[in-house]
Amino acid sequence: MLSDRQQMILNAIVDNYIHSAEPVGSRTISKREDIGFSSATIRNEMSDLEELGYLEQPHTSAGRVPSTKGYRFYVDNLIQPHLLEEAELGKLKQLFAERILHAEQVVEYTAQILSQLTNYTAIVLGPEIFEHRLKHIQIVPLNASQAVAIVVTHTGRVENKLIDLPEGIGAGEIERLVNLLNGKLTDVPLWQLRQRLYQEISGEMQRHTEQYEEILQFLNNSLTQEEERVYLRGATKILNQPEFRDVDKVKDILELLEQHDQLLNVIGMQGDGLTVRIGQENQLDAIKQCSIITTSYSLGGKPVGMVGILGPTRMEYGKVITVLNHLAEGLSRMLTSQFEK
Amino acid sequence: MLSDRQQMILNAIVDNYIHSAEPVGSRTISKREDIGFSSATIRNEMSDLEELGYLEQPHTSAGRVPSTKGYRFYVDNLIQPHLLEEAELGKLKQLFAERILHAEQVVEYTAQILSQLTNYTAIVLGPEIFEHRLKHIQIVPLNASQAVAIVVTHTGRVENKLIDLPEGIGAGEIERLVNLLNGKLTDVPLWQLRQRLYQEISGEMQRHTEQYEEILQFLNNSLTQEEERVYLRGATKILNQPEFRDVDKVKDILELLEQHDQLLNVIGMQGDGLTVRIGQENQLDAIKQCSIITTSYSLGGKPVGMVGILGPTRMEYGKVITVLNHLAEGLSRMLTSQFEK
DNA sequence: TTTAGCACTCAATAAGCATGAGTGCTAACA
DNA sequence: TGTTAGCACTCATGCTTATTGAGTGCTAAA
Repeated sequence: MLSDRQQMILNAIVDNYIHSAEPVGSRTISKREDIGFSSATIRNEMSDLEELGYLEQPHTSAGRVPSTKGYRFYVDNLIQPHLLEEAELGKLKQLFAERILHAEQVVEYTAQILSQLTNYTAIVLGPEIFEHRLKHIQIVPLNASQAVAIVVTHTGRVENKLIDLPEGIGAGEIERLVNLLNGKLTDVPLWQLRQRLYQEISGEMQRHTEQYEEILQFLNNSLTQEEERVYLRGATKILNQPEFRDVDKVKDILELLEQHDQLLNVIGMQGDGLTVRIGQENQLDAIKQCSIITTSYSLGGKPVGMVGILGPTRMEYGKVITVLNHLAEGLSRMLTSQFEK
Repeated sequence: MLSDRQQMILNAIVDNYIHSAEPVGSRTISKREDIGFSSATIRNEMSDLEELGYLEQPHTSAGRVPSTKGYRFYVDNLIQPHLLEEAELGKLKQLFAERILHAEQVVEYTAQILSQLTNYTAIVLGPEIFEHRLKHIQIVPLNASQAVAIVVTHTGRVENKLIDLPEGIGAGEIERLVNLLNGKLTDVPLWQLRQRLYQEISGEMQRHTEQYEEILQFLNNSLTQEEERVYLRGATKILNQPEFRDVDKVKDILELLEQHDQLLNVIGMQGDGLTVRIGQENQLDAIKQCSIITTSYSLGGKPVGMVGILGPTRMEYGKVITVLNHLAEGLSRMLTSQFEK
């Protein structure tokens, strides 16, 4: 629907605006090497593009700024593949060269690198591994009344909780219970656990039901409720953006980012592949001036987490998308090789 | 050295400025009920106080603002005991009524409450419990080449790390090693661990030295190197302060707060009791416009961690000090009752 | 010693004006 | 018919100037 020339001009405007943060005028565009038209011609085209909703004018005598629709067209049709520099590629390689790290830790570093490479805020989620299987249960008494219950999954995740011991329970009894649980529940996949717990073990536990209720509940919780872990890095990068030099504009954003439980809503597990949400397209009011780009990473082909970038609508979409793809791919490869062998 | 009247006036000025954030003039002070002098008299006194370095004037025709020295005098001599409201006390009580929480978790909630009650940024450190004793070691193999090593201390702290297994090692061998370690090292206090590790066990390990080196190193690390945990809450509260409505002013502060490893320098384990560092007294440039109030909490009389508040120099010192004292006391009581029985 | 009175200072606000980047439109040109 | 030169017009920005008012310092009288 847009002529080639219109696309070319739109592309030039978005490009320019992304780097200058200033409304761009017709003369600026006509001076570009790849454009062979006078400013007057550009003006006409710009006028048309504005009428079509791809551009906006802050005020009559200012240049044009891309609208949400304009960015959307740019992202969907005009974006050109971005090549990373040597140094950038190096950092990525280095990250995935690390062995001997929990999946969680790799993900944490990923957030760090992501923010460093893009200069935007990185939000990384996961990994939420659905096929968690129980590997080991341990209860370590600390004193007469307290103990730590520990659960290890086959992915190497460790959860622990302080629990109150029933009065007068002996080390032997605890050991018996632990052995029982380990014997019956090892390698049981998560989704069967609740069922198994009550089915197979309730008999043996008839005597103690009341006492061990809490332990069982923890077991159930720590394996059932996937505690999603969100890593946030570079939240303050937004302060470098000229359009956010006003405290009131950033306050809502930073407050949102500060609430970790809200972050899930921000990068929300939407599509599995690459998703770009631009400005007004975002649900949350606080970030209607921002764009969010996310993609998922996977384990054995199954998406288990997300990496995302939050920046101004005037974002370097091309670069961010490239970096995200690299990272998601690297993460997936790493996770898969770690757990699927 | 300051006359009673001077102190009274200084007190009134600081009080007023803390609540208004505007330079305070002589008339404002003379109108206060507790002051029975005309504005002219106040002016003379203010002039003297400025000469003595307790007050500053943003410009000739503005009111006065307390200097760092002025705040210092206020904090050291003039501050009046602050009474907390019912609702505030309730929140504190509720926090410490929780049982069945790791020390770490209580500390985390403490940061939350602290920030909520004061409307400033809360930084909480610790608890760094020096008398860590080893309670249990566990190695859970995940597959042929990887395992999770878990260490539980007598305080209920759980550390874990993914480790590579030497090729061809069997479950039996691992179990033997774990039993050996548990047998020899349980209840060994931290500070003896390194020594014992090499002294008592090196013999048994002669055969495997190379293979188990990594495991031992982790053991050593996770118990020796006290990983200090810092909890930060309400970092964005600073954005509510009128003197920080400028992005450039807050940027350095927020960036500092974002680096968790820097936070130690911010609230740094200085004195054990209540410490107030006002404006220029701070080492870090980024927070020379801020004040930091910290106090320590203890376990059995021995300081093990810190609670702190970061806010503008124009801070409600009285209230913050009261809240901090309450929290430190509550934390200490809780920790002590939890571990010293 | 205190205070009323007054001249003085200076940030903040508003108003007026020039500047210039940018537009839209029209008419001429290829 | 598409392109462009030219020109009038708009409007944010920045500068200058005047006005206001909160606040001071100083002096002289109580």
